[in-house]
Amino acid sequence: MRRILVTSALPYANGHIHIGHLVEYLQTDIWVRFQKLRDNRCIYICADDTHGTAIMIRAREEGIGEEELIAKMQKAHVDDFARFDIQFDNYGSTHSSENRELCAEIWASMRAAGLVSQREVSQLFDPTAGTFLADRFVKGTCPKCGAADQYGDSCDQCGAHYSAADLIDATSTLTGAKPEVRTADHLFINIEKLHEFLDRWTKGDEHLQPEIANYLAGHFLHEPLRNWDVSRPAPYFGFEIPDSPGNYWYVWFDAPIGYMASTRQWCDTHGEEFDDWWASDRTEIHHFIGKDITYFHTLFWPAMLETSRYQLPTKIHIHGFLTVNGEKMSKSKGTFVCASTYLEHLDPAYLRYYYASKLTNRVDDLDLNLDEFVARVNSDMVGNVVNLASRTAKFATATGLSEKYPDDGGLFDQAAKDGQAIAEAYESCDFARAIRQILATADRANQFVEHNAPWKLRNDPDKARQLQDICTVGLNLFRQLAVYLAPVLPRLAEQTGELLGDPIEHWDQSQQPLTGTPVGKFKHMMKRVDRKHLDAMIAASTEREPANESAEPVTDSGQPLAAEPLAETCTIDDFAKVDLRVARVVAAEDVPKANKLLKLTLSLGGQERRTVFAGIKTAYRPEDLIGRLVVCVANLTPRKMKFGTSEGMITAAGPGGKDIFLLYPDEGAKPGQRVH
RNA sequence: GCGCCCGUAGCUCAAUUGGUUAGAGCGCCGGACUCAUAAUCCGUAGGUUGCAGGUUCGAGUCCUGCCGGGCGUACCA
Repeated sequence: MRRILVTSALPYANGHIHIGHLVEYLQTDIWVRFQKLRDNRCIYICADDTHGTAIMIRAREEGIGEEELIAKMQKAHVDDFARFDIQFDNYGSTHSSENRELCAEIWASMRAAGLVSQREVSQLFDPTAGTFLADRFVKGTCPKCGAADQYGDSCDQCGAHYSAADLIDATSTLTGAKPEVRTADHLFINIEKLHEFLDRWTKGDEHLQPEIANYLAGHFLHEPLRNWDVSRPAPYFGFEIPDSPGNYWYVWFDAPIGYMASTRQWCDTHGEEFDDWWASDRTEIHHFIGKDITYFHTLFWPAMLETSRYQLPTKIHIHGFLTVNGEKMSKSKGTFVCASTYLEHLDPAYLRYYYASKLTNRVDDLDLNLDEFVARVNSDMVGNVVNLASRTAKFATATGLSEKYPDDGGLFDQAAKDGQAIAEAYESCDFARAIRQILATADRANQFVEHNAPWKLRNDPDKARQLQDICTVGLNLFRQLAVYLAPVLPRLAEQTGELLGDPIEHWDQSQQPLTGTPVGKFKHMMKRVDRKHLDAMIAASTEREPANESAEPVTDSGQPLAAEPLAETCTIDDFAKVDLRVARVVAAEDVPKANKLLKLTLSLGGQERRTVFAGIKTAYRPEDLIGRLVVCVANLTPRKMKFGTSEGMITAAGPGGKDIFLLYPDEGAKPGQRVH
């Protein structure tokens, strides 16, 4: 029996879990469930990553303490994960006493190894926020090519690298303040001293996928490694460094140690020895991460572990990013979908299955194609797999399974044998391959049922025995599928266990057929995906503010309504008398002698034109209106005014003066269309 | 710019690591069937493996150069 410790990257406490995060947590959860099903001793450890400037700033924005913020977010994370059936053995926090102690211990090792040095660093400082600014919090004009709106490290227009202090007209993205250069002492780890070790470790024993080892060799390890800046001056939300008052560990120092801290919590509550898990070569340690945080886990982290004499990772499994319909997730396109939004519309099993069917052990990005999502879930999972139970179970409810497993032409044995290859695919994280093989088994099972036509046998009482045998085969083949799919679809495995009165708990249950047991009444195991629900989810994600915006309730003032109370109710017929139309402003001119009026010419499409005098001069300039669509009252009795006849009104809100807000139709409306 | 990775049927992916005529699923089209959640079964069509060279008895696979895409580039957690 292997002893295996597994982690996923720690989600940052600055935002909610979204479908991109879920690639990793589902991948890890499936792998862990597979190991447990194989009767290995396996624990899944994770935690919230809680430190850093971003948390500090966000807490300030929300007007709450950091600890309150991270507690709130942790609760949300834990809840989202649970609802996706992601089962951690422990979910901790980097802001814990265990983590503080382990950080101190590892830090002391690095000091003792002579790896720590101190150097003065000059950095931009935001005087309004009172904090130093990481490069991503500074924007300005590129000193090389003059492109505006560039971050403090490099220019995405010309590719130039520079120091944030060289940016022209730099501003802080936190407060908009003009940053000033200040200096502070920082602590560095001389990681170059471990260069030889890292060369060896990254290349050896398949700790890394080959493309990652190549990448590190070509990108970092081909030249001396730079010192790693691991401290931040106050104010910083994190742990103060014991032997360097006023300085805090950079969040990437304490985050991976959080893996250990969370394990220690688990050990303390389960009577386990911490060193059995982190200091024993009998334990495998597997980290699952995204490719964006590769060097933290493949260079700094092994360096920290090596120096402090802890066990090095057995393997770091690195996955790519999620794209949706071939593009980056986008808030405006509604493809930036929060876990909680997904759950309002769709069954988590769909996503578990879909990701599994596409995940390999490569670093490639994974695309969530919505059409394909529907097709795969409906035809593979429901039509092919679940349907197998649906079409055989009810013929066997009365009789139960045959006492002796019938001759099935070798189908069960074949599928049992295939279990080996399927297990190897799971083990190597090539879930796509595992799923392909499972589906091939399901195809053979459906062919068998089709060929033996139990629906014909049931009409002939003489063939009851034969019918029972056919269903015994069909249900056993289905049960094998449920075992093989259990890591991906735990609920389906549960339902199958209930149907056949034999809970699915071990991989080996796929190797022996079940006979002579009762068959329960078949209940629907999984619904087909309705495309409408997917579309609704995308629509909900589009309307919503981005996930990491504050989730506080809207607090609009009641003053405008109080200033102008609601009018008497009117009937729909009353309302219909007013003919509101979309119109385009084709001309707009100032009326020199008027204080409030602009003269507008509106087009209602075709040759239809209206001249309207609108009292919006104090809020709008004529040139800004030309070409825009507005909503006008088109059947208003024309009215003579001092400067001419007005043939309608345009609609606007607001008390007047500068506060006038014209109504615009949404994109796509055409002049002349009626507003209902 | 530099580095890593990718490019195979309309879509998503295979191809035993250089070895017969490049295979599946979905989709399309045609047929069968009716137990099942419009499901399942049988069949047809669909390819100059991004382009151009090279190595080899043999190249989707190895090498070189282009073209296109993704990501990273150390302060994004």
